[in-house]
Amino acid sequence: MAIEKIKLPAIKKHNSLTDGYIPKSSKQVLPDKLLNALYYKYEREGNKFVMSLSELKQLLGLRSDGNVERIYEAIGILRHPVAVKDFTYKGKKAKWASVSFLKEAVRWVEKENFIEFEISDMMIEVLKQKVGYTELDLDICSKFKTKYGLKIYEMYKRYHRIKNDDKNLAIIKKDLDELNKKFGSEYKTPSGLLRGIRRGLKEIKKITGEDISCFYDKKKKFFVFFWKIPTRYPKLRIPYKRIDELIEWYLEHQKEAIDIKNIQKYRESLKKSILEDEFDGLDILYRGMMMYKYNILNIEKYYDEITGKYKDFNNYQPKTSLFD
DNA sequence: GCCAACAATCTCCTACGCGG
DNA sequence: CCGCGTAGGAGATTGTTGGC
Repeated sequence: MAIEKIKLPAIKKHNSLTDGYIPKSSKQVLPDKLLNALYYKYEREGNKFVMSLSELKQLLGLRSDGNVERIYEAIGILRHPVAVKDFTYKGKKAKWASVSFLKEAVRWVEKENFIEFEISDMMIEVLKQKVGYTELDLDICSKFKTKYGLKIYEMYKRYHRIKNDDKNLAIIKKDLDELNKKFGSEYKTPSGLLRGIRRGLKEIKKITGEDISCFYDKKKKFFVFFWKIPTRYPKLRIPYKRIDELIEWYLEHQKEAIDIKNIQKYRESLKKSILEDEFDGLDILYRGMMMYKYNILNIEKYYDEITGKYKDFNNYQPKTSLFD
C-alpha cells in the first residue's frame, strides 16, 4: 500500500532536565535517557504511572533482551537525593531542599511485566524553574551511546536559535567546572574534557547530521561551542486553510496519537507548532498529503524553494484507487 | 602546561538457550 | 509469546606516559 511510504515525524517531548540537576551519572548514558523517558510519561500521565518493561526498553532505545539489571541500576541513580536551593513550590518559597527525581519504583509480582513509578512533583517544579523547557525528540535521544553526545545535543536543542552578535552563528560558552558538572566528570585540564567532547560531537553528527564545533579559549578559559543557525523560513509555510486538514491527516496516520488523553488539546498544540514553523517534518507530511490524498505529482510547482512556502492547490482530484 | 598514543576497564548491544 | 542470564565483541571512557 502506497500510504505506508509516508514517514511521520515523532511527537516532540519536553525536557527540562538538561543541566546536571541529577545525581552524577558516572559513566553511563542510561540514567539520562531514563530521565527523558520518565519525563515524557510524566507529561502525559502525571506523577504516578505504570510502564511495561517493553515500553521502557523502547523508550530507552534498548533493543536486546536481558537489560533488566542495567535498568534497575539506572532507576537507582534517579533515586539519589540532590540538594536544591531557592525555588517556589505551590506558592511557597523554599531556601533549601533535598529532593530526588524518583520517589519510588516498584515491580509487583502480580504485575510482573510492569514497573510502577512515582515521580516527585517538587523536583519537576525545581527543574522547570531552574532550567526551563527544552524540546527534545525521544526517538533521537534514545540513539545516543555516549553521555557526551546526549548532553551536548540537549544543550544544542536548548540554545538552538540563541541570539548573538553574529546573526548566523549560535555561540555557547562554558567553563571547565560547568562542563564537569554537566557530564559528571572530574577533569582537571581542558584537554582531557575535549576528548570526550570531540567524541560527542562526532556522535551527534552521525545521529542527527547537525554540525557543532567546539574549541577551548585559553586566554579567557572557557570552552566555546558554536553552530550555524539554520535560515529562518517565513513562519507559516503552508496555506492557512490547509492547517486543520493537515492535522487530521497527521492524526489519521499517527499511531501514537491513540494514547493521547486530551486529543483536542493535542490538536491545538500541533496547530501552534505548524503556525510557528516548529513542526518537525512539515514538508514530508504536507507533501505526503498532497501526493496521497490529492494525487498531486508535480509538487514542486506549488513549492517556492527560496522562501520554503507552498502555494495552495485548487484542483481537487481525490484518488479513489488508493486502497485497491 | 598540552597533546597523542597506548592500555586497562567499562558500557552497550546482540545472539543464544532456558523457563514460564 | 515474554523475560532472564550469560558470553563475547565493538567501541567508549579514562588514566598514564613520553614528547613538545
